Amino acid sequence: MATTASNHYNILTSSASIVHSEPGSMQQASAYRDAQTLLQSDYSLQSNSHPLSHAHQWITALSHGEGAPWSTSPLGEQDIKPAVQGTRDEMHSSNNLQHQHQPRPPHLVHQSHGNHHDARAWRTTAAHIPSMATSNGQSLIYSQPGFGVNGLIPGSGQGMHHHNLRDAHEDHHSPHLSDHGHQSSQHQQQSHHDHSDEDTPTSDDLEQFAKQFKQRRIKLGFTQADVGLALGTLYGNVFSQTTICRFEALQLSFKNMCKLKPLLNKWLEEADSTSGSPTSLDKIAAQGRKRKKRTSIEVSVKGALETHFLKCPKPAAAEITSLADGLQLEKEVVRVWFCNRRQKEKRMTPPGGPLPGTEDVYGDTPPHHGVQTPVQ
DNA sequence: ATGCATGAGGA
DNA sequence: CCTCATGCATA
Repeated sequence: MATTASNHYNILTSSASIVHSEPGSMQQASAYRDAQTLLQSDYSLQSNSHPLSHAHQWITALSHGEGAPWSTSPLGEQDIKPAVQGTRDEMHSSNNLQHQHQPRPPHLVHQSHGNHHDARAWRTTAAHIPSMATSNGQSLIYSQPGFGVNGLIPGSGQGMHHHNLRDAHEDHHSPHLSDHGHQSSQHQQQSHHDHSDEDTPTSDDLEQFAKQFKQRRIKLGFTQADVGLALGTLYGNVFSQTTICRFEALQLSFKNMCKLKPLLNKWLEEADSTSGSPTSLDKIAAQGRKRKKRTSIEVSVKGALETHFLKCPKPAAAEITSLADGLQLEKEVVRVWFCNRRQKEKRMTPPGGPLPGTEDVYGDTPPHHGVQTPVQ
């Protein structure tokens, strides 16, 4: 299967107008796009040191710098559709990934620009964020008098059930920032809060929610694709099987997880109450887009890329070019590979796999629950 | 379940 | 060019 895209990709980036006869499908593209600016802004420092363990720390800084990130929690809304968005801060740490060796001394986070490192790491989190952890329990689903007005049809039985345990590993967690440490405890949510998930969930919350979500979903007989589609009929935001899958597997960024949670929660309520009363289900045809044939990169080449990645996660254009040249790949392919690789690094469930004995090298192995999806 | 890809939005 | 949210196509 060497379908190495051996050529052309169509001109697609330049033409500003793509007209496919699909009125409905376009709206989503621009409509809720804006909502994606919820919070988060971070860039973790790459700590490359081990060939393959290498820390993935999600020090997701949720703050912008001065505001009280959590108190005003921008997300957690139930309808974050066209969120207003506005401030988003995204500094890149650009040049700090060159200190190979010694990932990050436990006592300091090299990192500069800073201000926001209120890092709340993915899983470890709740530890130093007392108020959040406790206040929002995880009452996932509060039933409400939903009506069966949506089309929730567990039509396909589909047998997806092979599990492969890929990463099951712990993670070292937050580098606990050195600077601060006191300021993180005084925030308080303002004055609302009734539901438990009105505010920003903790990573543990998400983890549990995802877990339960999946369970319920399966119990109800829905496939991930069904859910994605239902979300479209319910709220107008269609999602693919991929996204639902990634949500369940916690393979999205923290911010993204937060954004989707309320939606999925709603769906659960609906599905729950209407379990039995099917309705019509819209079929939203996928748009026909000319997509470049997926390049299949050989394993050996992937290995080479990995190696480079560990060495330098963000190669400069020139470097990419030469690298691509050496590997006989299109530059674009290599560039995209790096982008994707970086993204992967930022997910909740880190790439790399359950490397044995490589976690606590950094100083701590949190005593908490063994997360990691046992995956269906 | 995941790998590679597209695109909006931001410097 | 990057990041980030998403998804087609695939393994």
